[in-house]
Amino acid sequence: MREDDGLSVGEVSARSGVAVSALHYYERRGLITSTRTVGNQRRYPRHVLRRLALLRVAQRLGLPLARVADAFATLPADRAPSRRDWERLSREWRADLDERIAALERLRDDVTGCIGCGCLSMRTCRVMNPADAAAGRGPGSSLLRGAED
Amino acid sequence: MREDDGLSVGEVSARSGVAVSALHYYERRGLITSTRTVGNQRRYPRHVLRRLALLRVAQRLGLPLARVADAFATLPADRAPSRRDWERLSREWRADLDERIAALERLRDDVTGCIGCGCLSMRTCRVMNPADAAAGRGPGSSLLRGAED
DNA sequence: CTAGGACCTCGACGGGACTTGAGGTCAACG
DNA sequence: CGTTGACCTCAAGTCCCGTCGAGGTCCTAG
Repeated sequence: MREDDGLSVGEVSARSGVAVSALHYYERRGLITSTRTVGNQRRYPRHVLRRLALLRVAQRLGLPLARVADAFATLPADRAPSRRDWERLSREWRADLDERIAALERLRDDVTGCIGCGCLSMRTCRVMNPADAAAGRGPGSSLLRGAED
Repeated sequence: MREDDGLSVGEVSARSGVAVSALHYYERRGLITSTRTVGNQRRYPRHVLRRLALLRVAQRLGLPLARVADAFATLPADRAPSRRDWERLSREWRADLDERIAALERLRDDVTGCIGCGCLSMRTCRVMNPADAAAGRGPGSSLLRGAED
């Protein structure tokens, strides 16, 4: 099997825990690249494992593959990402995460303030009437103006 | 149009801000119900608006419709959900949200602790090797054991 | 009587991230 | 020589949450 150097899909799959089908998919999406043997089999450079590790982190963070692809486009293609690369990406991704956490916290606070409140009148409640809709007053703002039921 | 009482889809859509197609969809999914006029048109009880308000909240919280359906199954079918109902659901949903926030915070802390760390050795790093994989040591645990590249 | 608007059903499409399956190739082993 | 086993491609399917369109019905107004 070692006709060439580089890892086969099967090896990469075993070592990374990523399914072969997913590797094919990532390659189609341009997230990883491979060369081919004379028999048309993929051979991956070892640092593909590093990329896959980054990819897994990004996914745990909830980032879409498109965003990961953007990030990967800034990495050197021919060698493993360096510590500085990882540092840069992780900072960037963490900022993203921070934002999402903050948004969820705001939402939680709204809900908390709303538990057992007079929400059933559903006019002033911030949970029922999200901030973004509170700006204008055209159709779409007080969406629930029939809801006093 | 007022052949029967109850709201038509168009009215519900206008008052709730939910597209007609979505109302049809929710009905197929069993989230809301309607009666029909002799001409086979839907008529909704007014408290459907209350349900839709709850539904919107749940969606803002990021809950899947299946979970909303479960919750709705615990609501009275024939009348509007009471304040106690709303209180119960909002508490439940908030707990869910709290959990997700906590998980994201743990993740953020891991990433923060990892920025610029020796992650490139990728063995002990908590971001690279999620907690749930740290338990066993069979295939699947130290997934990146080939990653020292 | 006819045009319009609101409604009906059913089936297909979109995007994200894959998986599954069918059908075929390549290389080594006995 | 034949049979594994790992690999290949391409198309289609899955899940979620709807949206869109075609083709048809119903009711009311002009």
